[in-house]
Amino acid sequence: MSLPHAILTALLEKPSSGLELTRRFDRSIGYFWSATHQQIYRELGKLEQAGQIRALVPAQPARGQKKEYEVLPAGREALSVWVARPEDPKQIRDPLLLRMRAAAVVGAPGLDTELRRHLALHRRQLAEYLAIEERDFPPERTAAQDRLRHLVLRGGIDLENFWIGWLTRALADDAVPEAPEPE
Amino acid sequence: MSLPHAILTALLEKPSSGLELTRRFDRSIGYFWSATHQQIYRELGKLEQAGQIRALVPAQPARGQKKEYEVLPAGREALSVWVARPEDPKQIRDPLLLRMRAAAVVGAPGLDTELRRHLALHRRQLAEYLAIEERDFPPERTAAQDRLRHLVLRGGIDLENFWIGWLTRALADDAVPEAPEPE
DNA sequence: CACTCCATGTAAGTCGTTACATGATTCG
DNA sequence: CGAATCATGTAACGACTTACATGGAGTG
Repeated sequence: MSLPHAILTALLEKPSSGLELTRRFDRSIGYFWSATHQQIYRELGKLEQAGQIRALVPAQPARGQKKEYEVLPAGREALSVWVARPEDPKQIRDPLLLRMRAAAVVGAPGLDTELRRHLALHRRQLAEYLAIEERDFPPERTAAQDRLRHLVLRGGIDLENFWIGWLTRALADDAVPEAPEPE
Repeated sequence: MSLPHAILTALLEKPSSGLELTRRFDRSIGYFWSATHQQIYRELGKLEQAGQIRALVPAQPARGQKKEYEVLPAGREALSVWVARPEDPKQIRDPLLLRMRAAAVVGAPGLDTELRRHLALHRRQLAEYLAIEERDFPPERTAAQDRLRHLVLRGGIDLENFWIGWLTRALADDAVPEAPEPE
């Protein structure tokens, strides 16, 4: 039930077309809620049907025509309700942790290589977040909105730091079977 | 594509019936890959069809009859292949972070209460993990299997610590609205 | 024998992924 | 005008969720 609310949030921040939304989901919003353009178009259709958003430039129902959406009062209301509703944290579901557990049973030559690869990916992601932080959240600005968005970004940063720490430790612990040396 | 491999791992650790698997997915395995009993029964059917597991006590195809499954060589092989295959980390997808972002747009009276609730839940989960660590991983035992499984548990522990740290900071930062905000 | 719990399963619907289709626009 | 790119959309499938159905076994 999160995708429609992610879209409403994005549209409130800035009215957009489907493709623009897709692009934004590849950047800021997508850093904590990803979605493909097919999901987005389908959901836009549902939200329009439900009277929570509406398309500007309504005249042309043509196929390749750009359609910009904006949020209606009903949509803003629905989003407010969702934000206020308690929701328990989801169970963890991580394929890498699962693979380690499986490796404890069937063995895993080369798993250390995979861990190093993940470590590099997380370091890159962390660097990207830190660059965004430096660009968007200089120390002096402290509007409430900014602080909330900064907190969300800090969440991403902390998560990457968790992975980097855990992977580093895993590799140092020497518990992970090593890959055969390449020639 | 992770669920069948989670089941194979669980069955290799100990042959079980569907309901026993469900229970184990509520405990150890489920700490990093959760699944409902419907998912598990369906997947058990597929795995049996595919010749990767087989049911013991085969005579009775009765409905309420307990069926114990064990992994066949083909299943073990399939699991080994999966463990060795590279797979990129998934994008973050967290409803709480999304709600915070939405709160930056529509406001969120009482969000701090929700954060405190999450904080308590994560502290409880952490305590549970630490109890398991103390019970299952005393300092002296260092078999390779144990170290891998310990690493996985450390992953869970570190993740809970991430949430506790982030939530604590969020509450301390005073960026989270405690009362309705005008727009 | 009614009740409860154990155990397996069906059904329906939503969400997410992958592949592909089609019209509109721009630019050499 | 031909090709690339922009933009929206269809189709199909698999994963996940929720609600419910059915049979078996033990117990008062």
